[in-house]
Amino acid sequence: MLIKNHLAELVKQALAAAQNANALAAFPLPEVFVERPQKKEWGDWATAAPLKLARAAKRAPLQIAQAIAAHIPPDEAVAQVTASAPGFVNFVLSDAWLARQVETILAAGARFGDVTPARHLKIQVEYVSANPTGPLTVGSGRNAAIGDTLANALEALGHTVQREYYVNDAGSQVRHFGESLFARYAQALGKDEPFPADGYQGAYIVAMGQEFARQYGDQYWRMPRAQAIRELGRQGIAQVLRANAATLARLNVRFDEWFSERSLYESGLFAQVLQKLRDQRLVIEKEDAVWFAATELGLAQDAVLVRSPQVIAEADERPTYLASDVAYVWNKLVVRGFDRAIYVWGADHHGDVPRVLAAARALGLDPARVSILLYQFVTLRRGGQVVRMSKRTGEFVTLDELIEEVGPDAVRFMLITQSANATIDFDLDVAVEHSDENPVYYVQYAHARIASILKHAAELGATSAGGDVSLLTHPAELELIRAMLRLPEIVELVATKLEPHHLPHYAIELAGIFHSFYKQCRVVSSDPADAALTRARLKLVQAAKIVLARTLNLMGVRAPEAM
RNA sequence: GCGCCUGUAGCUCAAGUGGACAGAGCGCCGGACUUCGAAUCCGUCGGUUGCGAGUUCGAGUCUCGCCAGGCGCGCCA
Repeated sequence: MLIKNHLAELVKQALAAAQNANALAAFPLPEVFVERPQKKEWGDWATAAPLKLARAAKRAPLQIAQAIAAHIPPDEAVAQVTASAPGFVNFVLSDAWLARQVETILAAGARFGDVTPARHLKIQVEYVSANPTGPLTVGSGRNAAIGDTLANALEALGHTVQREYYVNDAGSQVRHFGESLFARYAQALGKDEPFPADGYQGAYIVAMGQEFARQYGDQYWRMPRAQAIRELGRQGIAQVLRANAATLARLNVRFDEWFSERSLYESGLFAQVLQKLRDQRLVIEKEDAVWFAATELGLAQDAVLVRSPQVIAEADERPTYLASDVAYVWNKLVVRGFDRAIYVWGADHHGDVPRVLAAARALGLDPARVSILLYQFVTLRRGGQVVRMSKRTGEFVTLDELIEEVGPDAVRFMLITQSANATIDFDLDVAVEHSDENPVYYVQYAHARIASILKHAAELGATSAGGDVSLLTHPAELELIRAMLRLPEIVELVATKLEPHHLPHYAIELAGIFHSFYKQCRVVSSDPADAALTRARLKLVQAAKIVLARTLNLMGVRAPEAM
């Protein structure tokens, strides 16, 4: 159990005890929250419960605080409880208890940081899901870093997590891409084939066209045009997906499932779901198209599910993205039975959120099971100039290039350091020049430093065996232990609020506290009189190594032994 | 015009549910290596939380109105 929950429990017990002793009037016990005070002088933990209870208890907050403090039961973890104005109860943790937590961390090992959830859930996190029509952009990198870190945190919280990439391989997507690829392929064969006006301009398509021409000769040129476009499109998409999977793997991002949008139609699922909406009288046929009657559910306008034949002739290209989304949410929550579906979307899709949630509700699904996490855009600067990015025009810095320039660990770290709600304005020149000052190296350095200490100790024959952690009483040692104990809280915070940015901030803080400890406390001493303390401190730094490594791993960042 | 996000130290950003004197890093300036990694540490300076009202014991946080920036608002994907 997290110490903060334990303390909250003590506060509740104290409230009840104070009421029994007639020190407080009877009132229903509220939910009690314990929080970290901003200043060290206010102890390790504090609760503002007295301030909130003043009205119900009809007493001055400070008096309530005093009553609570007087009735807190004795506890091995708590050294001191005080009431302070205007109405806080402050807790100071026991040094001995803190020191003992080093053993707890060592015993937990690589699993330290795990938290037992209130309820075990089967959760799907769907992320990246970039159109398979070209290389991944830096924006997709942000999506990947956010989604993967969230998935890691949810797993640490004990949930069963499935990581999914939704492949937009349906409809006119494949044709558009195929037409561009076909043109480049034909041109590579020396044919006079015009490039489509709205085609994908990137140089990568030219290269792919040349590769197909080299590999298959004029095989596709001789078959019926529409068939060639379709087949080239599908092959090209498969190829792009393989390349993108490799890019993501460089960032330590891997998926359990690459889910095909097309399969939603081929399995007949969309037809079934459309019928369910019809049964709810939420489907309207007008202007030759099929509409979702979103206005019936309070939205501003209706939305097309299936386009009219006048707009697009081919039947399999007529369903819209919304059509897929509606079938997909049903697939997630009903067909595959996930308790919760988490989507990570770029902010440009925020207008789609209400429609998907409305559709889920219309299908009788609890919209609380769906979380759509939006992240703002990444803008890149080079030489002070904003690098404009568009997959259509083929002008962009690819995620691969960014990884090449900055390094995978720094990329992952920097893409989750800021809250998803904030745009990232990233200057490539600065990142490359100051890469040594990148916070990720600060954190990794702490880990490598510990590895080096342990190596040094091993060379001298010093071990932690039989180390007595009760010798850990130096303020810097206790500060380090306090910091390590925060990891489970951070995991819980990240996973419940879907805010991965707390993790890198915590990592920086933990590393800083370790570095400070290192400066103040020598771990491996050559003085035989210090042998016992050396053993205890070796335990402490082993624990610190475990916590740093886990923190980095949760972010998909390596924890190097040397650097 | 409407909707969503953002505005906090010179710069980049934090700040669980409304809590105590709003915190870090970078940069600037000044210190610290004859035993474990100086990619480090210690210290100084730095604020009308975009502006103005409101709600209440208390607001960076909630409400309303302005200002500025980003993103949306198609039978596009």
